[in-house]
Amino acid sequence: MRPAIREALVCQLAPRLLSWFGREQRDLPWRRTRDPYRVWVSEVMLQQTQVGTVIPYYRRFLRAFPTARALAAAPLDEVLRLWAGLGYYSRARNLHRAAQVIVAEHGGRFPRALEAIRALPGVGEYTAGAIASIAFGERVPCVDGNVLRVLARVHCVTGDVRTGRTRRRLEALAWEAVPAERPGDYNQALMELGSLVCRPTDPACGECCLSDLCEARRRGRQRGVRTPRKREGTRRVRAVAGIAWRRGCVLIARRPLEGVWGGLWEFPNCRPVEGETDFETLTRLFAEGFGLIVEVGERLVSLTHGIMHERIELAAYGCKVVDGRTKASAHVAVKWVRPEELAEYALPAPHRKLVLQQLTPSARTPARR
DNA sequence: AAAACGGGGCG
DNA sequence: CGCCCAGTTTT
Repeated sequence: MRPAIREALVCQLAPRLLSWFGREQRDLPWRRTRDPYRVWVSEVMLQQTQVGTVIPYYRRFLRAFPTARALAAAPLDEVLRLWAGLGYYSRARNLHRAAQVIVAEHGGRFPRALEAIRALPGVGEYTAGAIASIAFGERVPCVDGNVLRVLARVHCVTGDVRTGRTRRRLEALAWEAVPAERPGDYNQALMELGSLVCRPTDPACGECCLSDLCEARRRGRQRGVRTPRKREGTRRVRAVAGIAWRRGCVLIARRPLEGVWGGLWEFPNCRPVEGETDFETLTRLFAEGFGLIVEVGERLVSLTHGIMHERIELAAYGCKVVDGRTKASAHVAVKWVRPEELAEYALPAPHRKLVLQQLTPSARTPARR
């Protein structure tokens, strides 16, 4: 494309997008505020998580922690509890740490400078741009997957958007196009268009406010901008969990802060060793990991949970404790709690499913043998 | 059941 | 810069 033509195109983007956004934007809780703290919380929650899932979490989180100071003062356990089920728990840990940085280094006021925002734990280039433009009206872009796709199509950039050259080119185009007026609305419009209209597959060009400007569409190359990543297939793995009962309480254990599901609570579980029965696995797990002799009862439920390249098939069994003193080894804490208290603990999604299916009042208590 | 998706952190 | 993390959604 000739520079003059590209410049004309770039100038058209903002008015088109702003007008479309004014008509079509969804009414979302975080669009009713410019409080940088709230914008930040919403942006972090929205990383890798859908709008519909985020809304109730956002409301609860802000009710519990209305300011950065409140968040900084809360125990991490409480923060994780309100995050439980959203996944990607390092986001919650970073949010908590960053709130403490805001209190310690910025007097509790959210920093305004892009560099200072960018320096907060868990805030990368994208999130910093989103906060700076939406909350502070700075003329900076925020480049997420949606934005990359829309810009790649509009300018018909067909290279792999994840490689350095193409990525830098698209970022340069993103910088150029941000308007001085309402940069935050413009950025949100671009992302909203990417998620609602200029979708990865089957883009709805017929209802796109940019379709007559879109170079990919002009050339019939809308699909050409996608460059799927090669990835090895997911493998299936089994895991067994034991819901151990003692005097009306069940045993949960807290994982170390580092690693997968850091700081979260879970039912004792592990992957069976080759050739071992579930019965043997659980007997060994409780003896070695928790100092308990248990009688393994009936299988309660099995469910699947995907993480990384693995599809975990989790089978849960009820267990009755017959002897032993509870201790932790791989965990940082263990606790016996009444089933109705489980809601007060941060459990990862698959263990929450176990609670819902087995331990809520409507579910039966496990048979004992 | 498999594949696609994607911000941030880190080496 | 490129890989890894920890999931959900789409096909």
